[in-house]
Amino acid sequence: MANEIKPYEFDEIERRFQAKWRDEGTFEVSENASRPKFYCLEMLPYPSGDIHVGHVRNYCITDVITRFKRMRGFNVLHPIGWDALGLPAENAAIKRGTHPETWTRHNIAGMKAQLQRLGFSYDWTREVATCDAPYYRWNQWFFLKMLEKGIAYRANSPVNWCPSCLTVLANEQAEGGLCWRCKSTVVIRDMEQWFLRITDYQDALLDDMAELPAWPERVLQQQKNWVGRSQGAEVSFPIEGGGSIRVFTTRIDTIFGATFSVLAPEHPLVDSLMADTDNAAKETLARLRGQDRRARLAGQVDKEGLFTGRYATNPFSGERIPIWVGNFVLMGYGTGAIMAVPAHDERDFEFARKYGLRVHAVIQPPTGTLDGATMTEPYTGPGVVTGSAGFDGLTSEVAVEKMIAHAQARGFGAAKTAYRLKDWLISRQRYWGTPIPVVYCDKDGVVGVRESDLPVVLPPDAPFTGEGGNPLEKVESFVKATCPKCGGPARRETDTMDTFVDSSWYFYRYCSPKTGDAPFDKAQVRYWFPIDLYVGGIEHAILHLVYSRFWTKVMKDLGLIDWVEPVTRLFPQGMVHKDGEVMSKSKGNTIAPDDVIKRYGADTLRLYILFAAPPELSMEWSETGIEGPHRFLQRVWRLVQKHAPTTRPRDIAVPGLSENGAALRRKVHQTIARVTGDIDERIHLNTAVAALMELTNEAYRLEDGLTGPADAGALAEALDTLVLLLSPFAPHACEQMWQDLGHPKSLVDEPWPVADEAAMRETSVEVAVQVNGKIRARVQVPAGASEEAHKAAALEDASVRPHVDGKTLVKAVIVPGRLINLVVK
RNA sequence: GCCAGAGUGGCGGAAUUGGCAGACGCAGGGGACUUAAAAUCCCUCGCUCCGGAAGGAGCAUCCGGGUUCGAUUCCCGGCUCUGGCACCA
Repeated sequence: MANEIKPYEFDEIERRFQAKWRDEGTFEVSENASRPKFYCLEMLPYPSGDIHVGHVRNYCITDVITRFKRMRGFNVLHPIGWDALGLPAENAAIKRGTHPETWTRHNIAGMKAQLQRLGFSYDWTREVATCDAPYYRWNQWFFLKMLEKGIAYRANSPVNWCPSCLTVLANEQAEGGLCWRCKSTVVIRDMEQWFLRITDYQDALLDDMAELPAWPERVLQQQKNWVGRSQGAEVSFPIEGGGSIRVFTTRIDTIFGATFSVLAPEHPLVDSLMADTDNAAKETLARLRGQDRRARLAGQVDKEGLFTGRYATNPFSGERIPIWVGNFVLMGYGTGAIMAVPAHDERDFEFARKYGLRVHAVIQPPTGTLDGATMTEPYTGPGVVTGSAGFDGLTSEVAVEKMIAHAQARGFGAAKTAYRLKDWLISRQRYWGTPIPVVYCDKDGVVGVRESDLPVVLPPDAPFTGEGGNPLEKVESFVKATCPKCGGPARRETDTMDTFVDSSWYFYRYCSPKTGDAPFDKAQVRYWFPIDLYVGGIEHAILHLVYSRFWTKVMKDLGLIDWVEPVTRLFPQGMVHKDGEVMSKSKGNTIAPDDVIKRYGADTLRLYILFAAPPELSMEWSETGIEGPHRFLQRVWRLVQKHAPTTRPRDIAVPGLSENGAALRRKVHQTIARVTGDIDERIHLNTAVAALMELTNEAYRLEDGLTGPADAGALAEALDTLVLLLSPFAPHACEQMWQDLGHPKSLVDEPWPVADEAAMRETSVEVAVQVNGKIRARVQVPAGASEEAHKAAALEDASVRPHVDGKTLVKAVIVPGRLINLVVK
C-alpha cells in the first residue's frame, strides 16, 4: 500500500495548474455589485531583468490574502504592472547599444514568466507598463491640467544635480546629499526647472492623516517630519539707514534676548548691506557662498560668519544689534534670516562664543538662575520670562501668544507657519521618461501642447552615446515644433518627467486599463476604490507614498474623484537579508527564485518565505530553513494520498465519534479559527503556517486510532479542511490534492471553511495550579467547571498539598480553564 | 541630538485582553527501517543543581527598580541594536 503512493512531482503539478489558470482566465475579474469588493495592491516592480526574493516576499503576502479573500466571497482585484520608465534602461542602452525600449520589453517578458512560475493570482488582462504611450499620455494630460491650474510651474532655483545620472533630482530623492539611485554625491546648481506645487497641499498631507488610522505610525511620523510644519512668528527688524530684516522664529518668547541678527550668505540684502565693506570682508563672503551647500545643509561645516558693519533695532527691546552673515543660516528655510538668541539656542550660542557676541538670558529655567556672561551652555527649554519689559513673569507658552499679539498690533510681526517641504522637482534631463508636453515659442513663451495632440511620443531614433546631455535634444524632428497658439515655429521641451509621476496614479489605471478617452473610467474606479490593502517596501515612505497622496488630492480638485486618500490600509513588509545584510545586487548576495523553484517548487518557496518570519519584520534567508516547509508539504501530500481513496464518500455528520475522532475534529476547527484570524486581521502568515503544521502533526498522531464511520467522516473533514486552509499558501499542490480527494471544482471557487464553535470546545482542560505565584501542578477539570470545582481540584492535588498544608489560604485567584493561584500564608 | 521600532534557547521565531514562557520550524543528540545510504518514522533537546531512576528543587524573556495574587506583556530609569530625521531658527 505505502509504495503505491504517488510521488509529489511539484514541477509537473505547478506547470499544469499555472497553464489551467491562464487558459481559463481564472483570476480575471470585473465589477460585480452583488459581492463585496477587495482591492489589494502591491508596489509595481521596475523591470530590471530579474525578480528577486524581495519582490517574491511582497507578492507572496498579497497572493495569500487575495486568494483567501476570494474564498471568503469577495470580488478581488489583484493587478500587476511595470514601472517601466527610468534610468537603468537608458544606461543599458549606452552600454550595450540596445534601445531602452527593447531592453525594457525584454526584461518585462522575462520577469512576467518568473511571476507566472510562482503562481500568483493576477488578472493579467489589466497589466500596465508605464512606458506604453497610451499610459504616459495621461501623465502628460495631468501635467497640462496642473499647468492650467498653476500647480505645474517653471522656476529658477538651486537644485540637486547628480553628476553620474546627469540629471536633476527632487529634494527627497537626494536624501543626505546622495542620489537615491546611484548614491553619488549630488551638487547644487542654479537651474530653471519644472516643479509641481506640492506645497499647496502640505496642510492637507498632514491633516488628512486623520483618515489613515490603518497606516503604521512610523510611516505617518516620517511623513510628518518630512513636511516639517512648525508654528512660529515672523518679525521685522528695522535696519539703521533704511529697510528691514524679516526673521522667522518659533521662540518669540526669547526675543528680548536677541543680541544680533544673522543672514544667510545668499540673502538678497547682503550685497547692499556690505556695499561699503573692505575687500577682505567681501572675500570672506565669497568664500562662505562658495562652501558646499549640501555640506552646509547637513551641518558638516564649522560655523563661520562675518560682521556686515551694519546694525538693526530689536523691535521689542529697542536695542541696537549688529547684523552678521553666517554660513549656518540657510536661505531655503523660513526667511533666510534669523534673530540670534545665544542664551537659548545651541547654534546661536556657539556662534556668539566664537565671535565674542553678547549673551543675554531672558528665560529662567525651573531650577537655578541664568547669567548670560557666565553660562557655558544655552538653556533651550521653556521657562519663565525675565528682563523682557511688560512680559516678565509669564511662562514661555503665554509669552509667545502675547508677544505675537503685541507685534501684530504694532505692525512689525505676525503669526506664521514654516514648512520643510519643498515643491516637487519633476523635470529630468534624460530620454527614457514621459516627455513634458510644452513648447517654447518666441512670441507666446511657454505653451502647453493641445490635448488633442497628446501623446507627445518619445522618438525611437534618438542617439544613445552617453555624451553631452539628453539624447532628445539631438532629434531634430522632435525638437522642431509648432506653437499651438500662434502657429509659428517653436522649440519642444526636451526634459522628461520624474518616473515617480508614473507611479503616483497607476493604481487608478488598473481599474480600466484600456480606457482611451480619459486616464480611467470613473464608474469603474468608483467601484474598486479605495485600495483596501497596499503592501510594499517601507523605503518609499516619503517618496512614492507622499507623491501618491498628493496626486489623489489634485485629482479630487480636478473633479475626477471624490475622496482625498487612495489607500485605506498600508502594510510595509520587511526586507530579506542574507548573512545579516540586506539582499541586493550590489552586495552580490542575491538568491534567484528560479533556482529555488527548480529544487523545491514554487509552493515550497512561497511557504518558506512566509513561514520564516512575520511579514512586517525583516527575514533572514537560510539554505537549511527551507527544508522544513518542504518536508511539511510532503507530509501533507502523503497523508492525503494515503487516505484519499478511503475518505470517499464522506459523511461528516455521523454521530458517535471516538475520543480520537473528537480530538481530531476539535483540532480542525481550532485551526480554522486560528488561520482565519491570522490572515484576515493580523497578517501574521507565519503563525498561520505553524497552525497548519500543528494540524498535520495531530492528524498523523491520531490516524491509526480512528475507528468507525464517524471517525472516517472526521478524517475526511480534516483532510478537506487542511487542503482548503493551505491552498492560499501552496495553491498548486492543493489544487492537485483537492482533485485527489474527489472534488470536481477548482479550489479557488470553494468557500473558505467556517469554524464550528461547538466542535472546537474541549471536554476537559488542563489548568495550571500556582501557589503564591509559582507553578506547582497541573490538574484536569471538566470544561466549564465552576470556580469552586477548580479550587477543589487544586486543593486535592498531591503535589499541591505540601505547599498548602499547615498554612492559611488567604485568597484563591481563579481564571476558569487556564489557571488557579492559591495565595497562602 | 531628536523621533520610531526592536531586544525571548545554538538559530528563525511563538505566546491574540496581565494568566502554564519557548508553539511551529531549523540545527544538534539518540534510536528504528536498510547490505549501505538517501528518504521516512519514533524519542530527546533553555540553563544549573539533587537523585541509580521515577522524580524533584532553583534560575531564566537585555539590565535595575515599581505596580500586581500573578509581568515577555503595564509604569519609571538605564544599556544595546535597527530604521528615519538632523545647523529647519
